[in-house]
Amino acid sequence: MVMKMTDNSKQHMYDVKKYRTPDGAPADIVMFTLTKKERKTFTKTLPLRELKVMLIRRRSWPFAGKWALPGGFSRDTESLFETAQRELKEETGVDADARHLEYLGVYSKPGRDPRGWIISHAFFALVEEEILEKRQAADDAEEVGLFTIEEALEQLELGFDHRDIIQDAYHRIQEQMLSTVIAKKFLPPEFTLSELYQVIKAVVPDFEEPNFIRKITSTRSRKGIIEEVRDEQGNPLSSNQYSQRPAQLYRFTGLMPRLSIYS
Amino acid sequence: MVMKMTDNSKQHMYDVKKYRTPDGAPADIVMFTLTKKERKTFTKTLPLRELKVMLIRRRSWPFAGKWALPGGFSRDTESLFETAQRELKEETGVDADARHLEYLGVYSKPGRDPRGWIISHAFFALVEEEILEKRQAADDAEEVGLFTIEEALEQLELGFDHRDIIQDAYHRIQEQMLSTVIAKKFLPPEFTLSELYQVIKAVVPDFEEPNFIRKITSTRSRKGIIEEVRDEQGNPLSSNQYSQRPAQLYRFTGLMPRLSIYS
DNA sequence: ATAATAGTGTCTATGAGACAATATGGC
DNA sequence: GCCATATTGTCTCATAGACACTATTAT
Repeated sequence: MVMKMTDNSKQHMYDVKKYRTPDGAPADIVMFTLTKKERKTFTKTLPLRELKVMLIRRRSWPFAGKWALPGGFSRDTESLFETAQRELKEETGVDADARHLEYLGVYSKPGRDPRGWIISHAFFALVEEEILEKRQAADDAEEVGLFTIEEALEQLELGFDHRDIIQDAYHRIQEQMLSTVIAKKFLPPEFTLSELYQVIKAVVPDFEEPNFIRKITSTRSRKGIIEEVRDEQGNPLSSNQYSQRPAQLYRFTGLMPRLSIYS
Repeated sequence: MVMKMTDNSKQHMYDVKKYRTPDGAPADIVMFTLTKKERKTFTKTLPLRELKVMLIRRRSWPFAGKWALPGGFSRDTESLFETAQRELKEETGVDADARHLEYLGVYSKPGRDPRGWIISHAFFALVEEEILEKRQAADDAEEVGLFTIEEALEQLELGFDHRDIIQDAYHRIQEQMLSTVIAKKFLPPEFTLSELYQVIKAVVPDFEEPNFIRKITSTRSRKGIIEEVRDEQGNPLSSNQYSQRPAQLYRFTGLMPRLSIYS
């Protein structure tokens, strides 16, 4: 089939609507947070930390009444990452730059969305607990919930293929927790090693490292990723916020070791 | 706001074409291969191995005459992974299941494709050299090229944002080479440790491990990923295909160590 | 014998892993 | 003085890293 040209530009030969095209490309965001809950004990203790995911109860077709990930459609003036940033800002009121937002993958199984041929792009984000609480309180138009991963995966009725997405996001955040320094995003700039250990365990429950302090402070190959915090005189700084005996404060250095199964 | 329903199905309220929708969602595939080239020496030697990427010279608008990744548009009856599998099969003539095909990411910067709002999904695949050679010889309709990464990134004029995609794919394959057992896909089922080392170095040139044999065979924590090949009597099998002195053959066990920066 | 690669011996310094012991500071 | 958590001591065995040395076999 040859088309007649009405001008010199070859691009007019290209018919963009010859085949069916997708009905939309949304970004859906798995927003993780680490909740802190005080424990009542005789003396100071670390708060309990739990990994939670934020969901919104859908009010309209499809999947009305079911829980689903926050998200929205991409526009032709933005990349999908920008869509996700915009959504994240709309959901939390805070600029996305400040926190971790990472692409997770594409979800495109035919029939996954009853509205049509909709190819969804999943992201995951790490958000401070307080922001989600504020969001939860402020917005009475939408029902917002914070659930543990277990609740979300096993007890809730979720719309679309969002159960798959949450599952994948959970695996990814676990991988990332152990192979990168995203733990940083769950901690204040200066933290104790117990806090770091607790954050890791909250995300990866089966992480066990009895000699954690030893390894991270005295192993040459790993030593580089965190460093002791010191004051101007070079004295080590410590905190007794969560314990009687003050604990040394550390910060991340920015260094990232390269892992390898062969060395 | 409550709307009157004309039938029981709420879905007729939803207008799928209210906003502009994407003009297509193609899958583009970065097909890597490891070429083997005999070296002429006095005695047997390992062939030289080089990582190459397959590109196709475009014949039509846009970017006619420029090199680009093979790919094609997704249909509404398939997931994007299936699109990639189909494309890979069309390009190589071989079923995708046999080899490594992995999602890389989404490329959606506005203006990346002059044909319209086209959101591309990049995959990377590992393909045997012979298949690409066959393809190169058979298809006189299309000009097919195998280039080193350096050539592709620094010398070639590439269409779309395919330079970015190739760059990202290169980083990803390097990561994967060191943190997973994809080396397996570049090797026969049974191989010598020199071959394995050479494959790793071909993909990650700055990988240096002088005591490679030592570490991989006698370190308890790593020992599990490969095992010696033995015959029925339990005698170790070796090969002198590439050397005078026969070398022990190994195979991957299927075991995958979990890497962590904290332990 | 030689070339070219495979694999071992050996030595030292460092790290892992397990526990016991000690330190700190609010109560 | 007690408690809960932080931190160090100590001991053994495994591993890293360097480098010299020996092994194998087609030519």
